[in-house]
Amino acid sequence: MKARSHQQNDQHLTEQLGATGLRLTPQRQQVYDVLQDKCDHPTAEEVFMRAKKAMPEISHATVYNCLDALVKSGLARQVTLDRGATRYCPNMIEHGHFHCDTCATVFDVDLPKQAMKLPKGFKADHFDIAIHGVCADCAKKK
Amino acid sequence: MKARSHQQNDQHLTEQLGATGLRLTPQRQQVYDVLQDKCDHPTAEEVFMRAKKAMPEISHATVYNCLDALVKSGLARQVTLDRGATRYCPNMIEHGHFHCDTCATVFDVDLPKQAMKLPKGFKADHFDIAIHGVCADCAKKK
DNA sequence: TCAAGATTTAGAATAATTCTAAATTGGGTG
DNA sequence: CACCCAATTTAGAATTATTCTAAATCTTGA
Repeated sequence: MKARSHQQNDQHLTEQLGATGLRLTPQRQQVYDVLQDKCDHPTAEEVFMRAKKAMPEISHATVYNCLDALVKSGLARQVTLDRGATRYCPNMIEHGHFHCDTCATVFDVDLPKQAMKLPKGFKADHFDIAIHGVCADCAKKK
Repeated sequence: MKARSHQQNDQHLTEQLGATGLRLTPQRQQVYDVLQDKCDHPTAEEVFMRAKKAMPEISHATVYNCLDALVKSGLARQVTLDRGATRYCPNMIEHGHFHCDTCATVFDVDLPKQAMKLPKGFKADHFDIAIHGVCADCAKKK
């Protein structure tokens, strides 16, 4: 993944949040940095724990609030794979998620280019594809 | 949807559960009936409340257990659309879910026939497509 | 500088799900 | 048929995930 410089990042964040009527705050920046830092689809709880290392006073509710702000502004995506905690992903390029049932890793995969055929009048805003199966490494080990 | 007679249903349930090493119990039957009865993608809590009408002694944990048994046996699908409760769907024909952000209704929609292109070695077991947007009725009302 | 509104905080509250241990049920076997 | 074993159910406690609340803090524009 091409790294964006911090300054560019700031500007990008400010713009995207601004367009949604939200401000760029140190906490939102921090939460975004956590997502960028390791794109392993962490849960809100995991984001909280990682953010706390750099910003020990950050609270639980703030992390949820920041994640929601990022999602609303199109800076992150919410990924729900199962019963259980929601995960987050800063990769905004159209893609799906492959969940390995053996090692529980989540991989980003290409979407089919072909658009979904919707009933007349329905308007899609965005869609999520979650694929469950076994990843190459786990398949090999069997 | 074509209704299956009760007796056929029983046999179908017994077979499917049996193949997974599970038994058909009155509770599992009841939970399955609830799903068949109204295919509106209820949450586990909603299934619990509906099942209780016919079977007042049924417990919370049993409903979760039954739903898991049905999902494992390929008799129902788990649908996760958002943060919040998981929903269930007895329609096992390949399809995706459209979630109207305005009225919160969940519609079944056709999947693209084209298969997902996965990285080499990955094996898909099943996949879920969740589309978020506005349904025809809600779009009209705006 | 001040007021208004946005944001954050800690912690309580709620919602969703899982766990536990005891009771019950359903087959298969002698 | 009586018994045993394993699967299942039950009630309720426990845990996990998320949201809410009210007070404190920060930011921005007048």
